[in-house]
Amino acid sequence: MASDSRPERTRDAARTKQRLLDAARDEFAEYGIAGGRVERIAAAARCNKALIYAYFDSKDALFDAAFAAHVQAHLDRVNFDGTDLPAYAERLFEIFEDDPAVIRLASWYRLERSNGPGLPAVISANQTRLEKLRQAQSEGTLTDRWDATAILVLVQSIASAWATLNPEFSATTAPDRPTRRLAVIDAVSRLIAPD
Amino acid sequence: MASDSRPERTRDAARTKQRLLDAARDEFAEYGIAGGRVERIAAAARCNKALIYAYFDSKDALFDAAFAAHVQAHLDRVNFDGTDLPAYAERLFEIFEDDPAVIRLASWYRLERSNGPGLPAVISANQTRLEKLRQAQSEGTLTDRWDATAILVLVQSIASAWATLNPEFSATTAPDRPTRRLAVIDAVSRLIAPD
DNA sequence: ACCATGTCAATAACCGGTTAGATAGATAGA
DNA sequence: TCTATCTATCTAACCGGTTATTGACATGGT
Repeated sequence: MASDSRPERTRDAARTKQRLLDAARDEFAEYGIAGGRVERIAAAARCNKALIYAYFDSKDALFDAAFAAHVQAHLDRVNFDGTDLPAYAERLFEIFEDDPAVIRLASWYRLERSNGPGLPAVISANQTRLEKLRQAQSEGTLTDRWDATAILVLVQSIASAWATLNPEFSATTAPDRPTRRLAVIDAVSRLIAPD
Repeated sequence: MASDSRPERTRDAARTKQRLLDAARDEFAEYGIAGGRVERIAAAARCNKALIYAYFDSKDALFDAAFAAHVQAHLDRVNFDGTDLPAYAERLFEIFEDDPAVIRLASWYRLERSNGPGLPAVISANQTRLEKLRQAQSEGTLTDRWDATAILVLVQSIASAWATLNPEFSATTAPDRPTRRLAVIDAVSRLIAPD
């Protein structure tokens, strides 16, 4: 959001593009693609609406660019480790808690862009993870009561459990963050614990 | 969708209202609130757009009505059982697999209607479930390593794990439905298994 | 001067919501 | 039974505001 700190009066396309990406991320995280307004994005980026169509081709393309950039940033951070899934789940949990926008963006993406080829970065990241899990299984350091895909899906689902709560749950008293984190770590540990 | 099977030429407000609710459910499940078009809903219900505003007040209210009706139907079906959580998760899983619209509607609801009071039916259903879980815990028939809220959240998250996959996962070969169901049941069983 | 960078203003389409009126069926009086 | 009346149900046409998108123009840097 606040990616430019200096007065920076000079024209700088790269910087402007980044401001647009940041503004688009916030706008789309809040309202989704259909609900997001390019007018608001341009205003938040302190530039003209037409620039969006100069730098990106369309509203959809802008969403894709913003989403890809955001996902890439987090992909670098999670640092998947097939030999320590509880720690992986914990890092995922921390990301979702620190940055609620990422789960909302991913949800919008799933709902509004379910067609399309999918992000290459995510696809290759998934494949790498599945390979690591299968290797750990063949080495005997990871349970093979489920196949690798199921394990990855279950772990990620548990890690994001608290981030995808129904609005109805907020009313009830939810545990505090340390308790939630522990629940995630424990759940994954039990899931993959050897018999 | 096909709730009226007979020619049914006569005017029937209840039936028309139901057609609108069904059409709204399909439209909103596909496109969400912001992306849903009342024109399409009216066309699918074979009636005029203005009728929507006669029977319901607004697009948002129509979504709420359609969502509440759909949720209520499934609430009656799940039949929560605090003493057999794997079976509960299995029933949830079957619902999500049989009717993908329910998970999409719930996602839209969470994203686009996160404010608002929440559905009373869901709130009271949650409270009832939490009470049942707490009672099972106090009776010693359910683990108390987590509090009831965490257990419910984790179980529901696991049950919906396969229904909330990223589009990128569809590319990879996902297990078949019986395998997915077993993974859900086993995961919940392990989660709540006594030490 | 020249090009990248950015602004301005217009436009065509669209969308949620409204209004006045038509039509079918029920009701009641004779 | 026949018909005038009434009401719920439904429709066609329209409106004001909003939206994404574009082409012509300005400006700054080098």
